[in-house]
Amino acid sequence: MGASVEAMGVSDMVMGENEGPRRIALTPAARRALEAAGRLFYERGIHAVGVDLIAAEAGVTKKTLYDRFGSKEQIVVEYLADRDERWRAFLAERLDVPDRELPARERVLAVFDASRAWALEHSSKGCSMVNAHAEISDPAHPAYPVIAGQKQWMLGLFTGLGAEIAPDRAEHLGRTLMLLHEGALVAHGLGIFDDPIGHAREEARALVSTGGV
Amino acid sequence: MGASVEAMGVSDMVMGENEGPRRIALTPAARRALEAAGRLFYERGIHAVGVDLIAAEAGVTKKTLYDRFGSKEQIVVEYLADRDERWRAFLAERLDVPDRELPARERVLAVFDASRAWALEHSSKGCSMVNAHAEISDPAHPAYPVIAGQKQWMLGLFTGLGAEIAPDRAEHLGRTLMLLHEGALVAHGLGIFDDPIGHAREEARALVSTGGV
DNA sequence: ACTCCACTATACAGATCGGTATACCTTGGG
DNA sequence: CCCAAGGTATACCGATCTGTATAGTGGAGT
Repeated sequence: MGASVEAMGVSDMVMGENEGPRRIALTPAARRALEAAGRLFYERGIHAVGVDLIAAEAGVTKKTLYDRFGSKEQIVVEYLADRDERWRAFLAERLDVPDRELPARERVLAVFDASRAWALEHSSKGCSMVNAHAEISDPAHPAYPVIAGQKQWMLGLFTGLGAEIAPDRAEHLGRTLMLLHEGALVAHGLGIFDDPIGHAREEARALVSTGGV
Repeated sequence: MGASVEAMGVSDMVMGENEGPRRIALTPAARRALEAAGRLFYERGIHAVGVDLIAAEAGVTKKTLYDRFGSKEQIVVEYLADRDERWRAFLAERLDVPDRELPARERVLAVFDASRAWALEHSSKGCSMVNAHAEISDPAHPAYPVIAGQKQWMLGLFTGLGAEIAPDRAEHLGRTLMLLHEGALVAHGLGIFDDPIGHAREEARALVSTGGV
């Protein structure tokens, strides 16, 4: 594992990954509801947001909400799966540059650059997966695989890049990059200091230029 | 800042820091309530736990809860302040070794060792401050300074240690250690891979042995 | 003896929670 | 022409939410 990722573009990995949940047809009203739910869940927390509020903000009746999604739990799942999907697409745009294969070292930096850009416009309160995990206690919750899957995917991404940089230490390097990245997201969300993702990027640069030793 | 921390023992810094909230006299019933609230808040999330449940778990009436704490909001504040206090004491025991001044490099490692030990017995779901932050949207919430204060204190600790190791790069080194540490706590909470805090410790060791360059 | 104080027990208020039911409107494709 | 699908509007359900009110108990200090 990890090595299998090696030569793939990110967009290849986006496909076929979400075998789990997310089968709901997004009618216009459902799309509006999901947009509102996503915004509210992320900014106020999942338990703090009721379905009445989601319906009101989306300009949709509760009936429609339940016709489309069936339950609040499912709205949560769709929210996380949708956000994950958007993030992966956002990242793919910046990693799979057309007509030019970026070397692995630059792709590592590109991940951090993408995170910084994403954080600035979509993610001022930190990682939605981490935040959702804080509110979900039951491991049997259908959102669990989405959360765990996202983190495993990111770890696989870093490990795959690590394999191109220092094959004998791919796993070690991948994990270190993962820690720096997660730490930077948290630090950004809590405003611990200025531009933590940029700081992590520079540490990552030092790591990959020495081969992760 | 950062340099002022230099020669202090951690226990010195614990004192006089919490000027903010936390003035409540902990009667026996209040102590039981706080213990139950802490356990429930951490494991299930703040909004998912009602005051009735706290009262029931503590073997205390709701009347007593409100006589002691005044509001659920205040229980949350006490929960976080109490946990922060316990963590700092836990850390101080491992940093301020009697009859022997640990060199800064070893104290950095001791922080990660303490975090690993703490995580194993008290913190399987990640950092309570990060998790609480995920549920609190309003920056005017009285728990905000507790959360921000804890992170700033940890950053100050790392920066102070960094100043002893590489005075000209104290801030940079402190921030890098902070990112590794936060990342490790998140990774531990989400179970991304095995023993992330141990991994972060080894990365920290490499960092402080090269002087953080 | 008297009085605080911490506490129990119970009931209730008003709001909001997730979720359901009924009835009606509109639109596009067989 | 019809009818299914997506939608609105509104009312309702039981449960739970934070918070309050009333009444009473037992012990420690003066």
